[in-house]
Amino acid sequence: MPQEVAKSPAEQRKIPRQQRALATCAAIVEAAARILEAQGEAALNTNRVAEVAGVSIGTLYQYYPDKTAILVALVRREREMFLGRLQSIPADGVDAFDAMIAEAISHQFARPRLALAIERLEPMLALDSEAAEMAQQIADLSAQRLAARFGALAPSDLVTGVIIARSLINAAAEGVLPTERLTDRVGQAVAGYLERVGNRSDAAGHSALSARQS
Amino acid sequence: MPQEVAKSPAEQRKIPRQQRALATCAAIVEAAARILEAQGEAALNTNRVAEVAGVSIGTLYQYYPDKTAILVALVRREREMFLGRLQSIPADGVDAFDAMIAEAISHQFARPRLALAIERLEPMLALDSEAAEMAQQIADLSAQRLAARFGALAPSDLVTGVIIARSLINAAAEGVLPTERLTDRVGQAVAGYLERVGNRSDAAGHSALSARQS
DNA sequence: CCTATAATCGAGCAATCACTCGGTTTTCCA
DNA sequence: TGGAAAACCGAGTGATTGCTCGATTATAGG
Repeated sequence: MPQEVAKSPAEQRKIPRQQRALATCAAIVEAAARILEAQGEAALNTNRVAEVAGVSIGTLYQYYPDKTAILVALVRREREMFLGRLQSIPADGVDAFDAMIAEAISHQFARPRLALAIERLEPMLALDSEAAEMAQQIADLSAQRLAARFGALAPSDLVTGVIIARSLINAAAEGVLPTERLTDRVGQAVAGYLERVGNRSDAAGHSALSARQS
Repeated sequence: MPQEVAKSPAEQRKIPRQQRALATCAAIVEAAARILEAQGEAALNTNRVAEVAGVSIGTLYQYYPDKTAILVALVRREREMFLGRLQSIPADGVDAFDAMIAEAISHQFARPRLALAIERLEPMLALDSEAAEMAQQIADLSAQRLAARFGALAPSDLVTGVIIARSLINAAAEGVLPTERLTDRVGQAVAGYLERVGNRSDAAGHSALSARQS
């Protein structure tokens, strides 16, 4: 007896059991991605997704209970890809920090418009528990690498470093900042902050000049 | 003979000539702001805006030709307010830099959810030429104060400083970063980057210790 | 081959929403 | 005070769109 129940009650309607069904699901998600890239969020409706995917609207709703489920699946697909790449970076290399920045840049610039659109969509998506867990993993990994490079720091300072990196990479993807030497720019910005807060002698130093560089 | 033509053909439909009409226009914009704050972008429709504003839908369309015109007016209102505050900061004070950061924080935290919603809406708004000019003024002013504090720098480095500041303030408004000592955090981050790139001896120096402050 | 099940199909429904239009009320001022 | 212009009103319309459902086609296993 085949079980009708998907992982989450409102996430996947029917589990695909044949190859072509799996391909259909992938095509639907990719169609959503392509529409977001080409026409933006406003043009993303389910009829159009089905059309671009080359399936009927009925087929689409066999696998995704509603429009947002498609987007959740897309977010998960992208996050999975990014997390996989991050994890493949050796943790103990001397420049694991730079490698991580480079990886983030490479991910963002692979499909810049898609990455930007997803980032805009995310907050109003009520993400999957699985997707949320991946976000946590990404955050933890980033914090680890930052701590390995800059020493023990307050969690909020680590978060600050990640935010600085993300905002600069995004700005470059939007064309607000030049792409040349972007890795360097991001590295300088993150290091500029973390070395500063790492080096100040406990209580609110004004200008610490001592450097603790490798 | 009253002229029917507004400033821009598709921006303002009819010019309000009486006090109550002006109040109506303001109420409509404020209603949009309140809906954005309370229910978010998805709940923002023209019927609801009219209802919250306490006017009929017909009245709304007397002054705003379409939905986006309301948002454009809202963006302009907020930008105007912010720019006015920025300009009121004395340029020659020793801590004009800190004052500017404090002002940006104060603006963002006055109505955090609104500020966030507007920032999300802006990119797909095809802004008014007037609003665009104000954005330019804000950018120029920020760059001036940054240059006054950190010396002559490449334009892209000044932009980087502004982006760092904005992203950290946004993160705090979203609750991702603590609000305590936020001015300090932002100042450290911006200074961390700008002093770094300002001090390296022209061509990609590794560790420059000389400081050119004040 | 035959049949149960998986997969696909697409016309159409119901709800939402941006926007119009003909008419009424309010304000101004000569 | 009268009348013209300005302001306001809200039921209704047309288009979009998320989603359903009954029917058809493809696949797998016995």
